[in-house]
Amino acid sequence: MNIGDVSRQSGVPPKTIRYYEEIGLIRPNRSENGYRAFTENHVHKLAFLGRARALGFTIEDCRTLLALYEDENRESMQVKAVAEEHLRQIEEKIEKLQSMRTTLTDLVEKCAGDHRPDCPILADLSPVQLSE
Amino acid sequence: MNIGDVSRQSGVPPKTIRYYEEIGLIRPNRSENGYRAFTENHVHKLAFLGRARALGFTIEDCRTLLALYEDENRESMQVKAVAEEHLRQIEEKIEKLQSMRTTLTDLVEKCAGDHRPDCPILADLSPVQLSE
DNA sequence: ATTGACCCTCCAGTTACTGGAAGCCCTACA
DNA sequence: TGTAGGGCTTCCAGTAACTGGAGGGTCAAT
Repeated sequence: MNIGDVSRQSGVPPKTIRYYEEIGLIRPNRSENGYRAFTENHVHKLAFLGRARALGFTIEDCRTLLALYEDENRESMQVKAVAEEHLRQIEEKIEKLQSMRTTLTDLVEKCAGDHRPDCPILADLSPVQLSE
Repeated sequence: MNIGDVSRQSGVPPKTIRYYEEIGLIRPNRSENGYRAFTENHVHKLAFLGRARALGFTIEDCRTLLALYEDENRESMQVKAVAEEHLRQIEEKIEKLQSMRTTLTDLVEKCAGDHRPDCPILADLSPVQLSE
């Protein structure tokens, strides 16, 4: 199978597939003409990677997960540990973003958004408090 | 003022301050010995940048906001537009992360996390469904 | 004269791709 | 047989916003 077919079947762009080969996530053979030669198994791995990436796992996480996926002697606690750590980080990010949102929503509400220069958003960002 | 002082007063690391100069966000003078020479105004700008960055604004947003901050003829709607667009993007990110969290929480709950290899997390990532 | 704390300028690395240039390969069609 | 197209290849550069480190001047105090 050529890279185009694999891309269509796995949903992973050709460029990304080449990149994944470069960093050693997959190791396709080569045809005589120099084209990458993929198998069904590669399609599965790429789909796996696509899904894992969509869930926000880093490439290094993916590497680990892929290894566990292929390891018949894995212990599910290993997988769970990776997922839990990732989940923690996602929750951290959510909290950070929510805190930003709270502040920004507040500032946006306060700002008149008209033709005058006075702006509570800039006032909030500015370290110099306008005195009265 | 040297970079160390400015860093302490603004909360922005020296490396970052140098970077901000490189990309043209601030333009300190130079002393005879080659050291950057900062003013109070630079401290204010850097604190402004630090706060804007903490709220998640991109550097390009910061450039715009800083220009508006210094423009006496600005209209608050310009500032508000930048903030609203940023807010939209934050909300998008939050939704994406929450969707990941939902899926991951579900998977993590389902996974036994013991010494056996069976793992719903890997099963979910895998495109090959285990047949019965 | 020397120490230690500053400061300077490069250069490289981070994350995970993505775009583009230059060029070979393969198939189909006139 | 020539050519047009689509697909494949490699390599280089760029993205965002820094951060770390090497190698080397500067300054104040001892």
